[in-house]
Amino acid sequence: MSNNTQFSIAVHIMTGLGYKDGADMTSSSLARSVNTCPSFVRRVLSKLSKAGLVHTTTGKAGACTLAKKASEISLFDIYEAVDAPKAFSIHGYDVQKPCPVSCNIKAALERVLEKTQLSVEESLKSITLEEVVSDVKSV
Amino acid sequence: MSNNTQFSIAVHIMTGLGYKDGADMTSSSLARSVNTCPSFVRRVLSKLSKAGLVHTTTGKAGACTLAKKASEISLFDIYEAVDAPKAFSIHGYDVQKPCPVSCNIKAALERVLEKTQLSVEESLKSITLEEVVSDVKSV
DNA sequence: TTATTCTGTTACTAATATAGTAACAATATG
DNA sequence: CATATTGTTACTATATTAGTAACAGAATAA
Repeated sequence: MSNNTQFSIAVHIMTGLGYKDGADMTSSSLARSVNTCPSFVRRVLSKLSKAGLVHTTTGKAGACTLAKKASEISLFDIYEAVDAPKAFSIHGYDVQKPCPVSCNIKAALERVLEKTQLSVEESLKSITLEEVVSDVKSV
Repeated sequence: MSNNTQFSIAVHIMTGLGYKDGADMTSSSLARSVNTCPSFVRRVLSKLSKAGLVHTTTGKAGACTLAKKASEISLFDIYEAVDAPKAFSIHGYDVQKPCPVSCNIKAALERVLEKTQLSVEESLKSITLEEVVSDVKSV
């Protein structure tokens, strides 16, 4: 498996919750859909819950539902909630003092990659969970 | 160090080559700037060379230079050359047959994330190596 | 020709990040 | 009180990435 999959797992979970709108889902049933263990799903659910995207209840009849309408949740909300990594990150090598490139490259990269990161975020903001749910239902 | 740094290392190397326009640089001098070993730099240089972005010569006086003007190289060219990972990748869990979400989520994610990937690529295409070099020089 | 010094490549090790699992306290239900 | 859930922690396994060393092939210069 490659990198950054936590985001796609979170979208999978949210789509599962949105698919049966309002129906209670447990970490076990979601884990069956994703094909992983309930514990792993709960770790993701916990983040989504803290971000106010899902509502969870503990106890015997504990379950999860979407905290908002799928049309009011963007993929950017999910992206932020799970704290997924940036599109690009800058290398962490120490600066080599006498070299002007070494001294300035990180700041230059930051300025430039900020644009790219913003374009990613704009793109994610423009896609709602509802779109993904409908797409899954339409097949 | 986090993920995706290979791209930033490649940009660092290319900026080093562009900084002293036309001057010969070796993998050793570039490695000193980045702060890593020459072997690692050569691996990246090799990819950049195959992509036609740098020109290398072997032998005793071997060295590297940019193969084009910095103004004719975009960060997207570098991104492609080093085969950096996509902005988002989709999880690789097996499909759980009876679950419609599990069966369709990957295709839905692909359709949706293609938009995001394109916006990243457009953004990288709009930034030239020359801009990064000037930024480094201007400090 | 011979020694030198580069690149290009391979093979390997170390470090890091991520996924996967198990366990259990806290909680709510019936 | 027995049960079934979340939330969290601690830990292990796996995959990815960085780092290093070694060496063949190539070009230069003595």
